[in-house]
Amino acid sequence: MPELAEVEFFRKQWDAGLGQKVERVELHAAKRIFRGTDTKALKSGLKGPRLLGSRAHGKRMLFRFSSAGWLGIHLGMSGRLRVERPGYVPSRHDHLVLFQRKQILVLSDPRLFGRVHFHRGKSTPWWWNDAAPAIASKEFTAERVASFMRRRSRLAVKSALLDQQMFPGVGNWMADEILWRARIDPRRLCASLKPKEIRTLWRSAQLVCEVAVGSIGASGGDPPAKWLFHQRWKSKGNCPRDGELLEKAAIGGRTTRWCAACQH
DNA sequence: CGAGATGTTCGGCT
DNA sequence: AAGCCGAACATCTC
Repeated sequence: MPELAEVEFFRKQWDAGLGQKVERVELHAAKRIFRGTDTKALKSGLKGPRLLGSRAHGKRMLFRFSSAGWLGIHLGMSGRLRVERPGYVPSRHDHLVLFQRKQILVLSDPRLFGRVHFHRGKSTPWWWNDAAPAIASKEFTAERVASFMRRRSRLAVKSALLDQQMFPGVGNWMADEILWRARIDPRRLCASLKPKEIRTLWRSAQLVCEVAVGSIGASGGDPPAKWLFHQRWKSKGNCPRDGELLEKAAIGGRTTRWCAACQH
């Protein structure tokens, strides 16, 4: 599930534990999500400290703990964060569980494509600091997008939108949503985009992110009814704009939906 | 039972 | 040689 807006939603789930101590940590150390991570340090570093705050950037989250502990989480394809009541017994896919007195913070991830990092130190860790400018930020300019498109000239624009170094937080459904809104055919090569189209794409990216975070990110609800989002999962979805049957194809290995009638 | 799923990474090819 | 493609990862659901 997790793209920008869903990540924001999941991050807030753990707000329930803000300011409170972690009394016990349970984790499945051998699981893939902990690859490259010192799970012993994670376990001992989080037991005792309080959860002080969190941030999200693109698809990454960073949770800050007292005693200089930093927990980084990427939800991959099927990761989720949630809160359980005291007494909850973790199940098979609950790979990281932080027990607090009033509630239990749970990270579950059946497919294990997610990733967990742990770091101790005064400042934010290296794996957090290399993030590209957020789409919602002033630094995300049309000019940046234009030069990126020039560099990726022979790449399909759909694939370009999935590049986290340029569009942090954009995933498969958001990329399709952005292209649909900008009326651009996802198969077009980046080099073929005219300056005006790049500008439209840039504005669509900003709008889709803003509205998605305001709906899904804020409450876990749905984006506006007229969005492609509601049609793209159906086998026979229709374009919300003109009612035409949507196209479906794999572009860059990812299922892509678009309207041949209004995206050129 | 096979196919596909909202992500990233790696190895190989051009 | 940078950049692109497809496969692999692990599990569940349709």
